[in-house]
Amino acid sequence: MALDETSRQRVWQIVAAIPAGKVASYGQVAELAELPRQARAVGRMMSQLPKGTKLPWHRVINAQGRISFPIDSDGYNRQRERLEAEGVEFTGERINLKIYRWDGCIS
DNA sequence: AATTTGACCAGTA
DNA sequence: CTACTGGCCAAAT
Repeated sequence: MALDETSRQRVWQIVAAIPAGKVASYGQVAELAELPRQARAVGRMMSQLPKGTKLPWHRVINAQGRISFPIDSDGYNRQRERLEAEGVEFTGERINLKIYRWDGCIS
């Protein structure tokens, strides 16, 4: 069974709830959306988002604290710029998850 | 139709 | 730090 409509809506809702200046991993989003071990499905959804989406897709990164695009690629630069504009700092290629990881609490 | 790829991840060595 | 394993599964080859 793959992702039904309600599952996708939950994913979108989770991503939309990530506050500016914080990040969440694909796996974390999947888990919060009650889709354990479906990290890839979340990544797939991000890749399929419409161009002008209002979803803060840039706040979703991989579990290593890195952007899941090849360094210096178009997508990498776009995502990194948005994150830094929100105050997320990089140490080299990495984000310190101890500081910037979203705790996952929904207000 | 079969195989590989991909905005992934955690465990182990 | 790298390398490999198994989980995951739709989409692209």
